[in-house]
Amino acid sequence: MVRLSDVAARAGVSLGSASRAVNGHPGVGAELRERVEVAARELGYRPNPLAKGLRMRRAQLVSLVVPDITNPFFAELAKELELACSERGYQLTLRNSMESADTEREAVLSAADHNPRGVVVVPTGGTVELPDTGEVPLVVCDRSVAGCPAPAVVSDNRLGASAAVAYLRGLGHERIACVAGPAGVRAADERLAGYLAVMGGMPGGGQLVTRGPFDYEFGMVAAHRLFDQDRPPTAVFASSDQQAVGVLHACVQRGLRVPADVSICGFDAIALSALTSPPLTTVRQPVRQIAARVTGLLLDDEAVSPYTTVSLPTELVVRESCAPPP
Amino acid sequence: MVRLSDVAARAGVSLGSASRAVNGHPGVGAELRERVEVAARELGYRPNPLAKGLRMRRAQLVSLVVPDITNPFFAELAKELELACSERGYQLTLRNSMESADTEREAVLSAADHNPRGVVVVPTGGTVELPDTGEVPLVVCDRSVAGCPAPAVVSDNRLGASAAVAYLRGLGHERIACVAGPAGVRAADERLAGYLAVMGGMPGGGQLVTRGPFDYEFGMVAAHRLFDQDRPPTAVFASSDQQAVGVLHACVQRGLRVPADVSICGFDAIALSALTSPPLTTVRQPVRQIAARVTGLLLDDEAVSPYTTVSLPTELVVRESCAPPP
DNA sequence: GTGAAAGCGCTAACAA
DNA sequence: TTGTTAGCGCTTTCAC
Repeated sequence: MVRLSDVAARAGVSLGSASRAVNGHPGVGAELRERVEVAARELGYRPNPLAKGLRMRRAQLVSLVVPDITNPFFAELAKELELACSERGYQLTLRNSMESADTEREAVLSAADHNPRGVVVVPTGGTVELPDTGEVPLVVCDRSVAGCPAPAVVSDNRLGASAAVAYLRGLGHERIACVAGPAGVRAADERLAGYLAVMGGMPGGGQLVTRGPFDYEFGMVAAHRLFDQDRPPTAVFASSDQQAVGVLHACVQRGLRVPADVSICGFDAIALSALTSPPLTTVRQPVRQIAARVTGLLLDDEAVSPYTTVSLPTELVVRESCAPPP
Repeated sequence: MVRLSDVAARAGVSLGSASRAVNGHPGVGAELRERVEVAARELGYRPNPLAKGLRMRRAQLVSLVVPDITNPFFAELAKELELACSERGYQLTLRNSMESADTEREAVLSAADHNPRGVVVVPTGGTVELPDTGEVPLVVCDRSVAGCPAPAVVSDNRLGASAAVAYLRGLGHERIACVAGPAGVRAADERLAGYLAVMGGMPGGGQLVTRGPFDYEFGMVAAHRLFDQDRPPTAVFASSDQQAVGVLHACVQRGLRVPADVSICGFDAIALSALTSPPLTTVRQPVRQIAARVTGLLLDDEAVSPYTTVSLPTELVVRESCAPPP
């Protein structure tokens, strides 16, 4: 292993000058800088991030805490975030909270111990408060937490949901059901609000709205419940693609054709949504922009006042799962 | 921030003793240990991993480099690995090589700069050699690399494939096609070998074997090619679940019923495989065991000689996508 | 513009 | 068993 002092010795300069040179500090003689750069290259010098981090009280790290990396949407987020970080020379650390607020707390805290440049957390449903990380900045992502001072970067869930439901109405649907996410999860509440805004309140006396987990299972259960009613819906807006896939399967089980008998719309635009038959109409979350915004906040020191929520626009992805009502 | 010296001062002992006490070293007086523990608790002491890592020349980190975390199988692997690491107080860092051997190289090297306890890499298809990481141990995972000294932990791909194909034969199928993975990727070669072993060589004069990427697209393309033949197969064994889903969709497009007309079997047992209609029969990779083995190698210093490949047993998951031939 | 020296928080060798 | 001390590799004052 070659240390900066080796580089300095070879270039015939002091350690301090070598440090200033390799880090591109201003006020370094051109000739000295050149000599140091050559020496560093010849020796194959690689800076030691641990030493640097210790000295600067800040590591070349960004930490991500998600409920479950196995969830395709979080995987997508992790990928974009990792990309944005490594472009700038930062490593991403990953932790799963497994939807447990306690695990999340512990994860955030131990991530902060490493003095990362920031910790990004996608809160669990049960998160009421994020721990104090002292000097380490916290950014909440995807789902915001009420009363949390950390800035949040999220999709415009409300508008996205409205756009989807408006599209369904434009197709001629009137009985549009909503398979909503769990109460308490901000993103779920907002998507439901977007749905309600377009429907003008609870349609069918609230019979058309069900709430539960964002997963496949619940989508299936909810769909069966919905279709068992006297006046079943002709379209279903689901708050996640996973739920939408569940709804789709429930339809297959009941012999309902999609989109001839029932239209289905999801949310997230995960890869899977294009691979179902028929492919799902869905609302794309601007994952790359979210990642860009987060790294902007953390690595470029973009100023944001506490309690700020940055809301990014979604995009309706129209595919074959929707058609006019029968 | 409270340093170990603060704890030492409060406990009225020297810094060295405090260090030994909090780290549970032998040869520390019970009373002293107690005093230090109390002081640490009262002060809310949290060790600084950066300082520790610098001094010990080894950080509390494990690095993972995968082709793409968005691939459900790698997400699963990352999750299990992260779980196993955090249980022992290690952080997991994540990097995507995007199936580029160059990016992978750079990723492994910069991961190694942080002096992690080890770097785990799932090689890209184009990887011919892994970079030298000096003191930092390397473990290859899921796909092994020929001629690479780093120990590998993989599934028994060959046996898994054989079991699946044997199951298909047991059902009565004779024309069983194979949608294989890309040549050069060890796991793909092995699964193909497993298929060939049961089929007793190339069936149909090799007309029933196609090779290509592990993805959905190729599964679809390959299936169409297969079914366009004079004597189409009655069953398809795909080397990945993503390919199998593609095959399934091709069948839907052609009006072939699964499993009445065609049986399909995948590989990996990703969550999606249970969510298709019909659900896919597939071969489960022992992801948790793989993760356990890897952490064993890295964190528990389990001895392995170079060029060793640890092969773990798979499990056939029988679901509705297979039935006797028409 | 450059060099010398201190010190980030910790562990481990050595002394007592 | 405990204390003292050096030093991990780096950045950053402070002199010059």
